Amino acid sequence: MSIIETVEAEGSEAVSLHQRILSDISEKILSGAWAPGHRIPFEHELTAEYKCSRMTVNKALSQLAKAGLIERRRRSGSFVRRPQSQAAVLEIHDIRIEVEALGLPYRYQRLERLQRRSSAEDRMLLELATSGPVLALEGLHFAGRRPFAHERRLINLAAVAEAGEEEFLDIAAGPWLIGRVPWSEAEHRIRAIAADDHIADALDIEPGAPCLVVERRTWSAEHPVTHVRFTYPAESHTLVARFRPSQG
Amino acid sequence: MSIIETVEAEGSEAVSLHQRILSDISEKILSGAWAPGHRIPFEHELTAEYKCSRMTVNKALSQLAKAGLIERRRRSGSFVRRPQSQAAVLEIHDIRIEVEALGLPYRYQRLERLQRRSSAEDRMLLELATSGPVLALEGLHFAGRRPFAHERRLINLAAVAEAGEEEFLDIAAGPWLIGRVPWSEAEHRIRAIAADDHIADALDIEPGAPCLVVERRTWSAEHPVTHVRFTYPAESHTLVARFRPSQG
DNA sequence: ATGGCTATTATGTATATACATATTGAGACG
DNA sequence: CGTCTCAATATGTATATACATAATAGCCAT
Repeated sequence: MSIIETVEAEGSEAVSLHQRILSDISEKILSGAWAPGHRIPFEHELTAEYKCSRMTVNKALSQLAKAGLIERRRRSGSFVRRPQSQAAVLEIHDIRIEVEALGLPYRYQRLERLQRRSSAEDRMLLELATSGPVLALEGLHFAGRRPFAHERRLINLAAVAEAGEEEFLDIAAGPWLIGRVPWSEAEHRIRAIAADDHIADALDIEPGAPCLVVERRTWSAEHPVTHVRFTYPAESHTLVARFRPSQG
Repeated sequence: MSIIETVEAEGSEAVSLHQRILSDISEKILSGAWAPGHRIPFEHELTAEYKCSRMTVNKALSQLAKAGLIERRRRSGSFVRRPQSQAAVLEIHDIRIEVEALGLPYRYQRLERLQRRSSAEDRMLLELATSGPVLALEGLHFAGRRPFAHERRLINLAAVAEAGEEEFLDIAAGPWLIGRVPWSEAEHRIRAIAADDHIADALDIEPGAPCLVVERRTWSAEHPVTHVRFTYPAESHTLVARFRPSQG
């Protein structure tokens, strides 16, 4: 009897063998058919099963290993890993996109613009070692007539000198920076706060009302570029993060 | 002359060629040396530069393409992509781990446990099509003597029948579920709320105080498994998400 | 028994090769 | 002048092969 009959599963539209091996195995793991700790077949066994070379199998398994689904041990084989910590991919979009996705007209309005030597607080926010020129901005993002988010931003002018010439009157610094400065790393901090008087006034909500705060620090090739703090009124905003075990 | 001189660059600790190509190119892109739109050298050029086979170069470039740093076009070459939307990886740990990382003793305490047929609300939360048995749990996570987080959970007993036999008196359902049920997909929603009387009472904070809410829905092989809502007092909790352009 | 040596085994990395496929550019032709 | 065809080109996928490396199992000598 033939071990495999290359069954052309209905609906299979010319996926590569490599993809097929990958999804077959992911499926077995995620469905629970192969529990954590289970030893998955050796490369040479899969080679026989899929009638392909070891390189092809190896590529698929290496990918699964990098994705964290399996763990490979020399001489012993490959094993299904137990889920570690929940890792979710959080997409943080441009606020304009978010607002327009709601079908509302978007507008940005600058509240303040200040160029100065970095204060101690600035340096802490930017994780800057030495003092230097920074640009401090404050502005509001509107969805229709209502304030959608408040933005408070610091830009390290040592890293982005051209920003010093920009007014940022009705364009937000975010989109301006993207495309101009390649960013290599970013850190987000997400938390809840009670609106202080200043924020409450800007967002037209009650002082003390809960707000979602997203802070982002961005580096480009080791240099701090910008620190920004978005404050959203609680009702207006939910962040959605999805986890789907990576595979191909 | 020798075709290859295996130059052991100082500080290079036996990384594979593949890794070296990968990090070289990432570095060029992330430092801005190669701006978005820039055409990176053809495979055969890199082959010459690194004195290696096309397969090795190809593997590295394919990986960069999957990571989203470059875009590959047949006949035209490979190009640096412009940054799309900010995607951050959010790690959501077990609460016990978080608490213990703070150096505080951890404790879980059940507040309520109720087994019932799913209500309309339950079905909405679980995204369940048909009615069936569910387990509703409510509990508190303590850091030392202070409440650290409030948990409200629904478990779909059709998917995890054994959960019906568990009391969950002093162990949280999260760790119990992990390891028992392989989960293939999860969705997180993060937002800020004002504490209602019930939450305020449980967490020992003022009604109306801002809280961070993390909701998670989990599926295993298409079947809804559980929906959980964690509520953290604002002071106690900040989510940190990091983006680092994936590479090897 | 205990320690150390060796052969075996599975994975890790790289090569040369082959053919498929999408896209483009140039030249032929109406 | 448009468009049609064909060859050239860069990437996509797969193969067979080779040698390196890490871990283990078994054996042997002390």
